[in-house]
Formats: sequence, structure tokens, C-alpha cells
Amino acid sequence: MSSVNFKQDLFTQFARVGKTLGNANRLELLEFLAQGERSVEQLSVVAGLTIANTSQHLQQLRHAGMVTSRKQGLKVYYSISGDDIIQLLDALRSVAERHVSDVQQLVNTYLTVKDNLEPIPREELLERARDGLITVIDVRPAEEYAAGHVPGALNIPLQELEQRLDELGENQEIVAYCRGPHCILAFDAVACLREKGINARRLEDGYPEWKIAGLPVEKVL
Amino acid sequence: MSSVNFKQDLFTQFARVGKTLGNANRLELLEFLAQGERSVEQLSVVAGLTIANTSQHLQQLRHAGMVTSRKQGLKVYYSISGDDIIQLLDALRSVAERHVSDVQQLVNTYLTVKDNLEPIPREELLERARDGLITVIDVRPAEEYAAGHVPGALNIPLQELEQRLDELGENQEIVAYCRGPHCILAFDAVACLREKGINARRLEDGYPEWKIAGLPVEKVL
DNA sequence: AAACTATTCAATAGAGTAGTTGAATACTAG
DNA sequence: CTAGTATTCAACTACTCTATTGAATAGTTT
Repeated sequence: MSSVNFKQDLFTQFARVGKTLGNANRLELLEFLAQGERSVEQLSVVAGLTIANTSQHLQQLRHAGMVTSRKQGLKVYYSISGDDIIQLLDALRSVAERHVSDVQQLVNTYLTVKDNLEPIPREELLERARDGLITVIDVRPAEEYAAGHVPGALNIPLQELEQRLDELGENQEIVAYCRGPHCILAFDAVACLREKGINARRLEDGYPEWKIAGLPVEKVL
Repeated sequence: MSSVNFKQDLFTQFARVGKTLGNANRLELLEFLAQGERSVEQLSVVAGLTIANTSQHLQQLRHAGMVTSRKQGLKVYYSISGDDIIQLLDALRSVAERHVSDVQQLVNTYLTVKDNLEPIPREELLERARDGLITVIDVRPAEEYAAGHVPGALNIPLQELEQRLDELGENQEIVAYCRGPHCILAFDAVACLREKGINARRLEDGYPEWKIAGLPVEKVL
């Protein structure tokens, strides 16, 4: 029971969690799970993996304590095991963004809107939405919106945006949000709206970050 | 240049950083680097690895953007590339501690002092040290103390503690700190002092966390 | 320039990981 | 209790990672 063993055992356990973060598919699964509970099949579809493969990755995530599952009837529903997982993912993202030059390049290439207009901070959104100054839209799929969203936000999945422009208040600023800081949905929505001459901005980060900031959320029951 | 590719490329890059966190030896190297700059040889000694092996792990860390190196004469000095790395490590640790039962067991088995006495928060330490109410001791090796420490802290490496008890003010509370939340040095120091009937506590976390909290630090020049 | 030192490179064996396939399990509905 | 569905398990191949060894490189000292 030497302290050298303790230290090594401990680092080995930490490394187990790290290892679990070391695969792109698992990270994508975690991002989906951060939006809300999902079944194995749903996850396999959105992540583009076979069901068996998805199941195995989910079991690894569970083994590392990052997700939990519950069985209801035939289906097994997985969800993220705590807000600290979202914080860990955000820490990972921001380290990668700040220190890996490839990530900076990717972000600059694809998310050019980012340079044009700063995202609106969460607190500011809350304030201005209360005063009726802005319309908030949630551009994620309906399922994710249903599992939780910013109060008062309108759910307009990205594909439907062009057809539903009339639902947006005239001359009002639109704020769009999606899954997280690097999710393209809100970027695309803002780009689309600005093309039509509509004043639009992105909310900083996405729904999971809003939720763990302790801000109010709304659910469809 | 589809957005699917963007997403996958991005997750692949994030996974690269995650993968780098997936090895116990690299995590240990990062913990040492979080204390301050070190040469390859120094790191190989403290981590108990061969030099070539240490060098390779360091290069992987550099590739993931987590450390930087500078060459001075014959030696190459590595250091952590930003405070966000320390935050990432702490996020990893706390996820592991909260969700991996093996970690909880390890911590409970070895760090029993933890249950007996709550660590003192950083802000409180600062206040009470200013008022002269406590003596702060840094139980890390002299090198790490030299690279930065809590202002006014006395450097008494753990091995020397028993011989240097007379340096501690009588009847004053002692606060010990070391490398981080799971480093045993401060735990052992507190246990040792309490055995002698001295009133001792641990500072929450360790020096890297103190530093990134934006609190003042002192260096040996 | 020769001897020396600190680090990196290259090659290799062994262990571990990802993804596929098809079978097995657990539950539901008729 | 049979047929059907959702998930997991088991076995396997291709691939990647770790640690070791000895050689190569870059810089220093004599």
C-alpha cells in the first residue's frame, strides 16, 4: 500500500477516463447525449454507426462513468451522468481550439460567420428576451428541443428555416442556438438569415452550456 | 467541404487531445509540468521512465498542444502551454472522482485524513495568513517551490518535516499544500503533524490551482 | 577536432483498440 | 408460446499505442 502505488493507480484511473475521450465517435455520442436522453438506435442513426458498434462505445462510456442507462421495455436509454461531463467536454474543446493549430484552421475555414459577429452572451440574451427585444430560435431537431430548451425559444430545425421565415418577428433581432460552441447548425442559421437581410446573431455556445450555467430551461411534457 | 466532414474532422482533433490524456504516464508528466518548467531528464527521474520513453511522451503532449519546449544549451525544457490545461486536468480528475467507483475507493483507502478535516479554501487561507493566524508550508521538493509558491509559504519538503518541526510557530495552525487535489504530500504532512499534536490542515487542491485562481504567487529568483 | 552530454529518432515486439459479423439475450405483442 | 424487436455478446481482422533498444543528432567542453 505504498503511496507510489496509490499515485499510479490513481493516474491509471484518470487515464481510463482520458482514453474514453480519445475517440471521435465517442465524443460525438457524448455531444448528442448532452442534449438529452437517447436510445441506442437513435444514437446509431445520428452518429452514423452500426448498432453493435454504438452499443460498444456506449458501454465504454458507461464504464468510464460518463453516461448512465436505464431500460424501459425493449429500449435502453442512455444519458449523460452529470453536468461535470459537459464541463469536461468544454474544457477539452477549448484546449483543442486554443492549442491545436489544425482546429483553429478548421474553425476559421468553416465558421467564417464567427469572425463577422460576436456571439451574444447568455446573460444578455436572457435580459433582452425578457424585454421582448429579440426572438430566440432553437435550430436543433425537434427531439432535442423537446428534451429541454431555452425558455420562450421557437423550435425551427435548420432545414425548415427558409420556409418558416414568416414566423419571425419583423425587424427584430434573431438569436439562434444549437448544440454547442462548434455545432454548425446555428452558424448556418445565422448565415441563412443574414442572407435574407435579417439581423441575426448566435448565442454563445449551445443548449448544454446554457443549462449548466444554471439558467432556466423549459421542457415539452 | 460538407459540414459532416467538418464535424468529423473537428471531433477527430478533439479526440487527439483526449487520446493524449489517455495514458497514466503522460498524466503524471503533466502534473509535474503543472508545477513549473522541467528538463527531460528531470521528468524521467520523477516519473520513473527511461529518457527515451519520457521524450516520446513529451513529444506527444507537444503534438496535442499541451506543452511547449525551449532548448537552452544541451537541455530541452518543457512546460505546460497554458492555464486551460490545468483546468482540463482538474475537470478530468473531478469527473473520475465523482463517477468512477474505483477512484472513490482509492481515495477513501489512502486519503483517510480527508474525511477527518475539511481542507481550507484558498480565499480563507489568504485572509488568515495576512492576519498572521496561520503558518503555510509548501511540502513539495525545493525545485518546485523555487518555480513558484504561495507567498510567505515555508518550503519544508515532506522528508524534512520531522526534523524541522521547531521552525513552525507554537500553537499556530499549520496549513500544508502540495501539487494538487490528489497529491499525497500534503495529506501525509497533515497526518504527521497531527500525530505530534500540532493543529494542521490541508489547503484545498494544490499550487497549480492556486495559481490559476489568479491569487498572488512568489518565485525564487 | 575529439570526447562528452542531453535529447531525439528508428525499428521492433507485445498489448490494446475499432469496427464488422453473426449469434445470443431480454423483453413485447399477438 | 411463437414471432418479432432492441440491445448486447463473442470472435475476428486490421490497425494503433507503449516501451525498449541502440543509433543519430545537436550542442558543449577540452
